[in-house]
Amino acid sequence: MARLENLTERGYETQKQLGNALMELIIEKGYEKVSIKDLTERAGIDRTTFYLHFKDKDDLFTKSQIATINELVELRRTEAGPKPGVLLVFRHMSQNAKLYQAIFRTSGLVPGSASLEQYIANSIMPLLESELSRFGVSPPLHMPAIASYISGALRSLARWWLEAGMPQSPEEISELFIRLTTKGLLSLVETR
Amino acid sequence: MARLENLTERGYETQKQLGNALMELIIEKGYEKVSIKDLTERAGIDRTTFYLHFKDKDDLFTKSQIATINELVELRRTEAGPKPGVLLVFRHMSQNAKLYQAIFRTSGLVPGSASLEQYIANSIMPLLESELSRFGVSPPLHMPAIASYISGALRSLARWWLEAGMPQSPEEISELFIRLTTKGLLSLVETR
DNA sequence: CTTCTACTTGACATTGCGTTGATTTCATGA
DNA sequence: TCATGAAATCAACGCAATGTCAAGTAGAAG
Repeated sequence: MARLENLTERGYETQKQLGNALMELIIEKGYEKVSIKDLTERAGIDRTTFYLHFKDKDDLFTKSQIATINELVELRRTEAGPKPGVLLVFRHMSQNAKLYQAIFRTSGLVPGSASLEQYIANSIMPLLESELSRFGVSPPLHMPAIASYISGALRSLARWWLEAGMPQSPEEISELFIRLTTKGLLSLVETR
Repeated sequence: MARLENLTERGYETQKQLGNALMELIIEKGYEKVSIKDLTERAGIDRTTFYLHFKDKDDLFTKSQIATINELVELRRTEAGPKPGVLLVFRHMSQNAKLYQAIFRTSGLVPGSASLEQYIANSIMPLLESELSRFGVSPPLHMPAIASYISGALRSLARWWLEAGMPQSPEEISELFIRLTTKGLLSLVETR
């Protein structure tokens, strides 16, 4: 988890431990079954200390997601170039597998939080438009429908990939994704 | 909600009311924020009565999902034919919008429950194989990855469609889905 | 009218939540 | 090295939701 605020090293450490504990427990028993008590016991930290840092469970989870998004945004800003954006996303996922798994398992669960899901969906629309303009075409109708389709597909493919233990490289899986998205299923069967 | 057990008309009625109340409240405030008290007050039923019918909130939700799946399975069994399976799914969603919305918002939230998500994902694999064999091709590599991709796309598109108030007909939206899935994005821009 | 099922009422122990005030640990820089 | 302030602990509190139970009531079917 990326740094959330300006804190001493000690304070930062406990926040990190709480974040890690939450992700582990989400994977083990599901978001809503995780109590603050579970969380702080796992992290080896007093329950009251939790409330010094976070308002509640949602708060911790939301902030963890935001920290992750910021990391990803930064990555895409600095490593911009000919590489497709999707590849960077899969790379980042492979490096933060536990966290992304926890996020995927909870889906749009935490209400009103700026979720990673949301971020991906929002990122796809302009990205889609710019890609399409390279083909000299204006965006098709049903744009939001298509953006939903694609972001859902990405989320689900990524989730499968992580939970299966990443049997393909980030390059291979993003290549598969791009292919399915642009040319569809038929492109796969034709080439065999 | 379809009938769950053999009950008198009266008993069935309260189960239906509890199911409806849960779906409404999920949409309003999110699954985990719904208390049994909320639920029974909304349904106009005493809190203890809830426990006569269901073990807990997860139990009610799971049984509602199973009932829905059974309905859908039955629909596909009886209305089999030249119609694509996806169209039947979208039709059923349009007729049970509130319930499907509630399900989509909770995603894989309720652990260990036979979820609709799971059902869709599982249904897609054999369906995919049979469709592909009509083209005379054997299933491609990465089959589970592709099944994840497609079921995630379907889920996300359907969710968007329901929450946007179903601006397209079931026919149109399933046509869009099939097109994106088989031929990809490029097929859309080429034809304009 | 009786009988069975479904529902209500009121009460209870238990658990987790979120907060408070007093105290202790710990790093650090004067 | 020791004083200072930030971070963590400890004990205790009221509150709300959970799940359960025993006793009593309403309603439908024979």
